[in-house]
Amino acid sequence: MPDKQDVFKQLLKSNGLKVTNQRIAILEVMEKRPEEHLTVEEIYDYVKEKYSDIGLATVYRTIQVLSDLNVIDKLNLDDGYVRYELNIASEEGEGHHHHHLICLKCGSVLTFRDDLLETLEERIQKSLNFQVTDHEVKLYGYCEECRKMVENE
Amino acid sequence: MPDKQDVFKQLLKSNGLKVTNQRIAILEVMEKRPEEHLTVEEIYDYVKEKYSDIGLATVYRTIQVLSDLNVIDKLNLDDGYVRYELNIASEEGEGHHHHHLICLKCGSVLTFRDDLLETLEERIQKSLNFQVTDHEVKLYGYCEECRKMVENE
DNA sequence: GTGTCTGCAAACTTTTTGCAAGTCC
DNA sequence: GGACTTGCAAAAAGTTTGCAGACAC
Repeated sequence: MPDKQDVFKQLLKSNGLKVTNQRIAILEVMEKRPEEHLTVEEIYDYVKEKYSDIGLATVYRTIQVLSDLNVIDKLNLDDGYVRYELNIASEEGEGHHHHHLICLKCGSVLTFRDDLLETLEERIQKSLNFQVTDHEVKLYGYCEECRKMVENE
Repeated sequence: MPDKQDVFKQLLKSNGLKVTNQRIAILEVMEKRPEEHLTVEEIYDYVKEKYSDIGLATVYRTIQVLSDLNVIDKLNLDDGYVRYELNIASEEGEGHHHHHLICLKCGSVLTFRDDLLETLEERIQKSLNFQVTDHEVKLYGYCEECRKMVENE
C-alpha cells in the first residue's frame, strides 16, 4: 500500500500542497474502507482512533482537498447524509464507472460496474447535441436479504 | 388545472391531512414551474408573492408532505442545493422516468426521458438477485451552447 | 524562514422542533 | 369541538471561517 500513498504525496506536492500527518491519516481511513460510503462524521471518528487530536474542521478541509484532487468522490444516497468514497475509476482508468444499488427496505448499498450506458450516451449526443463525459446511476429496489424475508412471511 | 388540484385535495383527505391555503399555494408554485428544480428558498420566495404571511417552516413541512405523497421529488444536482420538482411519473403512469443532463460548464440542466435501462435492470436482477423498482440517472457533460462557445474560441 | 496547515472557537447556513393561536371539517 | 396546521422563535445539525500557533520543506 505504500505505492498509493506515494502517488498521493506526489499529487499534493505537484499542487503546491503540503504532506501532513492529518492528510495521510485521512487517506488511510478512506483506503481501508473502500466502497463503505463514509460520512464526514464517520471519517472523523475513524481518524481520531489513530490521530486523536485532529479537529473536525481539518477533516472537512482535507475532504475538500481530496475531492478536488479526484482522490475521493462525493456521494448522495438519499438518506440525508453526504458521503464520500475512494475514486476507484482514477485507479483503473477512465470509463470504469461504478454505480449503486440502494435497498429501499434495509438501506444497504451494493456496488456494481457497468459500461452499458454508452449506447444511451451516444443517442443523447446525437439527439440533443449534449456531449456526455460522465454519468451517475442509482438503482432503487430490494436486496436479496430483504426479498427472502418477505418470501418467508 | 383544477383537476390536478382536486386530485391533490383528495390525496390529502385520504391521508387524514387537511386542505389549507398554504398547501394549495405551494402546489401551485410547483405546478407553474415544472422541470425548474426549485430550491426550498425559491419555493418560499415564490409562495410569498401570493401568500406573504407564510413561514419558512411551513414550506419545509409542506414539502415534506408533498414528498411523502409522491407529488414532488427530491433532487440533487450536486450544486450544493437541495431541489424539488413535480413528480411527472405519477401523472403519466409508472415507468416513465425522466433524467437529467447537467452541464459542467454553465450548470444548466436538461431533462430527457428514456426507458433504456430496462435491459440493465434485468441483468442486475438475474446476476445479483436485486429487485430493481426505480432508478435515477444523471449525465454530466457539456451542453450545446457551451460547446458552441468553445468551438468559436 | 516562509508559506501552508491545524485546532479551536465562533459564525453561518440549512433544517427541525415546541408551542400557543388559528384553521379546517 | 377536536384534530390538524401555522407562524414564530428557539434549537439543532452541518459546514465554513478567522486567527494564532505549529508544521512542512
